[in-house]
Amino acid sequence: MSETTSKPNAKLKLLEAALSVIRTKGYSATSVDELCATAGVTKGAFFHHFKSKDELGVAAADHWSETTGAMFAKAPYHDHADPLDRVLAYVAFRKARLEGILPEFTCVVGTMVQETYETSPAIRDACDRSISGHAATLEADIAAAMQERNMHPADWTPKSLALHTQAVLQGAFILAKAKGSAEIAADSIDHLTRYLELLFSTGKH
Amino acid sequence: MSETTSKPNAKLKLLEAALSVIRTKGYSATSVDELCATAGVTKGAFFHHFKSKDELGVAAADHWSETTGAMFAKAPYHDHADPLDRVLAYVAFRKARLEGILPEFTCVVGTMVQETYETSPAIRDACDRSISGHAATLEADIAAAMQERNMHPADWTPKSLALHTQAVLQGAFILAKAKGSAEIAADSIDHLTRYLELLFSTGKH
DNA sequence: GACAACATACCGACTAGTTGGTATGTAATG
DNA sequence: CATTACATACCAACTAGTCGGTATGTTGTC
Repeated sequence: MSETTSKPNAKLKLLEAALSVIRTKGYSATSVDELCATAGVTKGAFFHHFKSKDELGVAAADHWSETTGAMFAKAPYHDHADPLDRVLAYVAFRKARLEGILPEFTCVVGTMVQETYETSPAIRDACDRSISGHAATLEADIAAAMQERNMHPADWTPKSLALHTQAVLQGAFILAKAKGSAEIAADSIDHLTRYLELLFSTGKH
Repeated sequence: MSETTSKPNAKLKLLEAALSVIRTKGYSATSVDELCATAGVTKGAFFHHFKSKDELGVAAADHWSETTGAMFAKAPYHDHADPLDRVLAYVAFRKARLEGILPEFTCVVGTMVQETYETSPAIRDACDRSISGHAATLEADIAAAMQERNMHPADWTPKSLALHTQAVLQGAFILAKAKGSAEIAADSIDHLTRYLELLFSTGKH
């Protein structure tokens, strides 16, 4: 509570700084010095908490998983009684978050993995964990919606559909960055919603 | 103002090197020295042809547009008589290209724009030109397919659907990089095909 | 409860190497 | 002879990472 008796918050400040800086300029272009300056800590603190820049990359991805995971867990889209409604509400929730400036709603791990998938297996794995873990939270609802409609598709699974939603979101972010506007991302998310509605309306009746 | 003269050997070699190196490690992590080494030229040659690294980034994106543009223009998916078949064949063509190692089939401009959209407007614009220009080649076929079926949707356009296909592809690349395998990208492209089929099978009501 | 022994959190100057970029040269071509 | 197309040498700024040091706990012993 006092300013001098600081809890071990340098690590947290560095992780928060990492998320915000990496989201705007990418992982490689983010220097340790800039991270320290943004977090308001020194280099000594940085290398006390992280053995290397790559280790911070992994920790940042994990931190991202935790904070966004908690955020999505608390989100209201889970409240719908029907599982398909929950999935559609999730997508609508993602669309609604496309407000404010670009770096604030895009995905850190999607950005990071593009730069590190060949050069840092540890970071790549952490990004995969984050994306796949988040996608997994949709699987149960998708499976339930399929079961309700007695759907047994031969060519796709709840998992592949859950991952597809993430692919659309990640792709929408890229287009939004290229165009400098979230509008196109919203359109793409609308197409995803339309796909889900069509897919689940073809049921057996 | 034509540049197809003499033997711009070093310039072309640098552009080819840029595409291959940037695709694997990203734009920021790619140094001018490494580019020169890969291309087999010296730094003098680099800065003779490009005023800065950023200018090479723009030129690389443009070069990417040209080479892939020519490649897609010649591809056999245009041969189908029905416009919807052409669109579906395009998507199938993209899926078929998911062979070999990851850096060989992913998209340079999708990678580059994530790192530069906030720091280099010129590169971002070049990437946007590349993606949007490629998407535009699909618009006519989509529009024709819609007209054949007398479709007049209130909430989407040929353009937004064309861009959506690109979003799915870009997102599929990200997932493939995260997972270290193209399998998931193929699944996502299958979902895109399914969407197109459902969308155009609903015809008029 | 006094005090030593140790641990954690952090500081910031320093280094060895890399970065994008420049200045100046030369060999070929037209 | 002028322009183009490179090559070589070099630099100031920046890079990730190191290292000796300090301030503040925490824990065990008597």
